[in-house]
Amino acid sequence: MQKLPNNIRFQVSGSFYLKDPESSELGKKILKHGIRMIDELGFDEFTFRKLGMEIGSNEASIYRYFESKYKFLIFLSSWYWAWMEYSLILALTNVNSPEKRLERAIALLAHEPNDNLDLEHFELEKLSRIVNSESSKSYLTKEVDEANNGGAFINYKQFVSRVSDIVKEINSRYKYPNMLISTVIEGIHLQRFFAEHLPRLTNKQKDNLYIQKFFTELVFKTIKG
Amino acid sequence: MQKLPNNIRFQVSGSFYLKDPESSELGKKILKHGIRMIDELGFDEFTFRKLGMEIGSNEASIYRYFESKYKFLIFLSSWYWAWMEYSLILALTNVNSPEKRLERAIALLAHEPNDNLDLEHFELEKLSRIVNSESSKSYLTKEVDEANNGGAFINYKQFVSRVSDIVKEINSRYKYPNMLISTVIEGIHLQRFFAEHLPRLTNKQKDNLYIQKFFTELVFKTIKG
DNA sequence: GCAAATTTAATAGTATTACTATCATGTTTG
DNA sequence: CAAACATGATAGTAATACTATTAAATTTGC
Repeated sequence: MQKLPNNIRFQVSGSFYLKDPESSELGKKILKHGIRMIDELGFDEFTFRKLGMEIGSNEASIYRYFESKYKFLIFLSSWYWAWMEYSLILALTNVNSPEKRLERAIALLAHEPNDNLDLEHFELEKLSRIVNSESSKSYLTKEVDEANNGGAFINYKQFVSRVSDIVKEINSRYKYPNMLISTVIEGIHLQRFFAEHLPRLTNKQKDNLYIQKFFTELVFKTIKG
Repeated sequence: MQKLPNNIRFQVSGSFYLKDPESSELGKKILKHGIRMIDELGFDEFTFRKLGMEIGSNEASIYRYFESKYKFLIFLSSWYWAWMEYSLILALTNVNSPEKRLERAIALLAHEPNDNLDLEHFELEKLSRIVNSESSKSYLTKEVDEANNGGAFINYKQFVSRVSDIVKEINSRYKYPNMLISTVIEGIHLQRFFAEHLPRLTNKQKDNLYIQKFFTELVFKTIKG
């Protein structure tokens, strides 16, 4: 297990909590078990009441940390994208060729993280599954605009923008870098989901890097002159 | 207004209704006003009770047509994809070159239908907005597999498969036709949504065909040798 | 043209959800 | 050691996603 340098804290956008959950034991339990339970039950079946029961606390106490379960989900995805941005920066350090950088960025997105990093209450593997399959619920509501104004998608946008910049470096005349990258990110999530549940919509290969290969090829062919 | 030949009925997969809503006045009202209300309120805020009030009927009566509001949504999306398949067949009639066929298929997907077709209780413009922004809720639940076994996605899969076949015609060695097309379909929906709510994730152009152009270019570059 | 069958409406009820409010107890801290 | 704060326990509200029951209206089959 690698340890994170413990002075690192992500700049998570907005304030989607009432009280910083990392500031107390109860808060940390909410994060850890909340992530696990959303992963197991799905977001719809997940409730603060059930979470309270599981951590030997109660509903009302959890509401002191998060105003609603939607804000909890937004908080988790923002944290995830802040983490991904950090990982991206690490993955690209000392890589000079923009092609290689773009390749690595796509690889980072396409890989499910394995939990060999000690992040305590944030279990990355589960969290990434949640963001994969549940987080579009945080923007597919009529309240997107409100959430967006509150900063819900800043970390996500920052990530997209960072990768789009690499695209521009490779081909400054390409007109749709943001669209390409947001399509790739959501496409990766969707293809993973399809692979598991609706395989006829995919072209699964033995080689389990096929999603990464598919999108890498797509991106490079698309942006080449 | 064009009239549909009135002997046409789509083969809608599965049986996501208890009683055929096209067989009665009440059923037709449920379809028409249900579509409108989901479009206006969003699926989460939409309830059978509200629908009942609006059409001067009541909750219990609606439950005789649809077991739940999720099945109602699945029914609507299946109908939509059956309709899209029909439209696709029309759009491709007498077009011989596979390149032109693929181009037209993408154009069909990228265009919001204008309601100049007399489909009575199915208002296409609203329905397409629903499928665009709400229908992933029909697969982003833990019950996907069950829904899938019940045939929920047959019409969608058929559509994907039809378009993938064109890709194969153009380049039979291309390994990921289904992935490419399912990525494009969901990508179009997402980019439309982003254009409206999170424009920084897109590259909106004055020209309002930019989504179509972006995906057309992406597809053709990707599948070319 | 009328009885039987079916469809709908009206009402009520259940379990659960997503919260809010209140109050008492325990813990931290200045 | 008191004041401030965090938690727990309990209760309550309005709404949701249904189900059950009964009665009225409409359709249909003969």
